[in-house]
Amino acid sequence: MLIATWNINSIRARETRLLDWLQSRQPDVLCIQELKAPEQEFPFESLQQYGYYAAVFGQKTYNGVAILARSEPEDVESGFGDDTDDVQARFIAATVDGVRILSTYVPNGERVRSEKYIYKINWLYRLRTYLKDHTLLTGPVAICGDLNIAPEERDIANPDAWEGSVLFNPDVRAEFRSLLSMGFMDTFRLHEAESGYYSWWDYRNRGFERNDGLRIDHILVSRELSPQCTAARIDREAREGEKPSDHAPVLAVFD
DNA sequence: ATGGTTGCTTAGCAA
Repeated sequence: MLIATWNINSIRARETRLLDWLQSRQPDVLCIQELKAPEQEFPFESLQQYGYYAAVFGQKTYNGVAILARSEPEDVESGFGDDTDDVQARFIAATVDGVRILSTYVPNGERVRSEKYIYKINWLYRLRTYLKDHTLLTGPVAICGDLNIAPEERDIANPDAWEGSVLFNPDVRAEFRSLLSMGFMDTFRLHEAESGYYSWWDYRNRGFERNDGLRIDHILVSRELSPQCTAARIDREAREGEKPSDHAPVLAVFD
């Protein structure tokens, strides 16, 4: 089973790229983030022609998440359902082939101590609460998505420049570790210990050409799944060429 | 410290 996650930065701007990528990589599951479109504008028909079902939680202009799968997603849940009045579409869950799949778009946070940053930290707390309340600490579970956290120095080309930012600071590192302490494993680090592997490169400083990036997109899996993870990688190739997303897809293979 | 680029939406926000 091949599980992947990709912040595509607009489903409409990236539809052709997405379809081409699905055809070449043939994942069983692809979690996508930043649709930047409501569900009515989601290309269900073309995805169906490529052999994929879709569970979609859309939103006009911002955010938006989905789970694409070759088998039909079951028990779809959009949002945390935690009686906050949150309107941001950043979370969808579904069961595919017996695995509970979570497609998450963690808030960026803008800058530390900003209102958006407080929302980010609180959102991560709500995610952990969701995991506990939905008995996702046991069983096969995969937390996939743009977590907007670089876990360690080796996940950043220039860690000194990023220390203290919303993507890399003691608070968000602790948030990431608390997911690990709940039993989840970072699939990429099960197979690769070296630095130099990133999933996001800022458009603004032409970071990709210099491989000046951060590893902020992740596939975290539960204790039940992690022993079956036989490979993990980042598809840097998908960041190349004309009009790429600023993120690359992250993949994990399971027996 | 600021701004650089991209996408959505059409001047400004978000990343």
